[in-house]
Amino acid sequence: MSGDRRVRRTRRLIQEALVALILDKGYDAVTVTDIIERADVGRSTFYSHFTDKQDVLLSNLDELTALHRPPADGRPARLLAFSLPMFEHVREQERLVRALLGRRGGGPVYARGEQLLAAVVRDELLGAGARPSAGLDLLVVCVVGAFMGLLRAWLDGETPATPAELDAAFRAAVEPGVCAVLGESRRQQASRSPL
Amino acid sequence: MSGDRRVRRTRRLIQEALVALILDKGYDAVTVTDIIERADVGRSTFYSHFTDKQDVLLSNLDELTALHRPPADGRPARLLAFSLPMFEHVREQERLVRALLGRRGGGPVYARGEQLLAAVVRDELLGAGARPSAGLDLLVVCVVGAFMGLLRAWLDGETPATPAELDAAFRAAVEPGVCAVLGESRRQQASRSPL
DNA sequence: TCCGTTGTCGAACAAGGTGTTCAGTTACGA
DNA sequence: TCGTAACTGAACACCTTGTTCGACAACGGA
Repeated sequence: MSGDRRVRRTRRLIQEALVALILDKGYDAVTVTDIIERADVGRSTFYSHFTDKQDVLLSNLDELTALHRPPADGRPARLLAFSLPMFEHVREQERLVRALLGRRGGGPVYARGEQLLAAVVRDELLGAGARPSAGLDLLVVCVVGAFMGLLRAWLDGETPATPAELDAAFRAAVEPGVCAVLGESRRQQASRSPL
Repeated sequence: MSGDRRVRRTRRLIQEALVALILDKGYDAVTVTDIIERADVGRSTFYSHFTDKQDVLLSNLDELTALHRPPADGRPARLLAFSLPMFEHVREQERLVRALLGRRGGGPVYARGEQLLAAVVRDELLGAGARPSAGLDLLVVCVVGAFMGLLRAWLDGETPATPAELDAAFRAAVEPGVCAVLGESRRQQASRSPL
C-alpha cells in the first residue's frame, strides 16, 4: 500500500466517521467538528488531509468506483448490462450507498454518479452501433435519469422492490426506446456503406 | 389580496433577493445576511416571515406551481402531453427556473419538482388505461427521471438543444416503453372483462 | 538500533453566520 | 384619527469554519 500507516489510519477514521454521521443526521447537518470528534482526530489533522466536508465525501466515492468491474471480456450479451449487477451491488452495500447517494447524502455525489453512469451508457450504446451525435447524448441523459430515479426511489424507501424488479422496470421503460434509436442508427449506417 | 400591503412587499422583496443572489452565487453560498441586505429588510423582519433560507426557496416554488395549467378540457390528444409545453415554459422563465432548479439551486426544489411531475405522469397513465400497481409506480419514476434528467442537463448548459429537440429526445427514449406497458395493461384488462 | 522526517495533537484564534430579543418607529386600515 | 400590527436596527449568545503553532509520537531507511 502507499504511504504512511498513520495516514491511512487517519483517512479511514475520518471517512468512516462521515458515513456514520450521515446515516445519523444527513449530510447537511454534519459539521467538521462532528467528524473529528467521532473520528477522534485533531482538527488540524483533518485539514491536513481534506479541504472540507465535501472533499471527504468525494474521496469516499473514489474508492467506491474502484469496485466497478469493467465487463471488457467479450461483448456484453445484453443491452444495458450494468443495470442488474448495479442494483444488486447497491443492495449489498446498502448502508454506505444510502449514506452517500440518498436524499440524506449530498448532491455532489449524486452528480458524480450521474457522470460516471453516463460514460458507461454512452460507451455501451456506441459499442452497440450507435453513432455519436447530440441526439445520442440526450438519449444517454434519459437512460441515466431513469436509472438514477429508480435508484433514488429505492434508497429513499419509496418502494420495496427487489433488484430484479427494479431491473425489470428499468428495462421495460427504456429498452424499447433504446432499441428503436439503435435500429434507426444501424439502418442509416447500412444505407451509407452497404458492404 | 390577502393581508397587509407591508407584508406582501416584504415577502416579495425577500423572495426576489434570494432569486437574484442564487443567480449570482448559487444557493449554497447565499446567506440570510446577504438576503436581508439585498432586500433592504431588517433581520428580525426576515425571521418573522420565514424560518430560514430554504423556507424562502419553497415559498417561491409554491407560487410557481400556481402556473401549472391543468389541461382538463377533454382527453389529452397525445401521450406525455406535458413534455413540450413544460420545456417551452422553462425556456421562457429561464432565469427563474435556472435559479431554482439547476445545480446552483438547492436540492429541495428539485425534489418537489419530481413529486409534482410524478403526480402528473401517474394521472396521465391511469387516464390512458394503466392499472394502479407497483410496476406502474416504477414506470412513473423512470419517466420522471428521464424528463428531469433532460431538464437538468439543459439548465446546466450541457446541451444547446431547443425545447422541441428535448421533447423529441424524451419521447424517443420513453414513449416506446410506455406504450408497451400500456398495451400490456389493456390486454390484461380485456382478457378479464371481455365486453 | 539510531535518527531525520513526517504525521498528529490540541489549544487558541479571527472571521463570519445564525437566530433571538427588545425598545423605538412607521405605516396600515377601519 | 387612532389602535394595532409590522418594521427597524442594534446587540446578544452561540456555533462553525479554517488557520496557526509548539510539542510530541510514530514511521521507515540506514
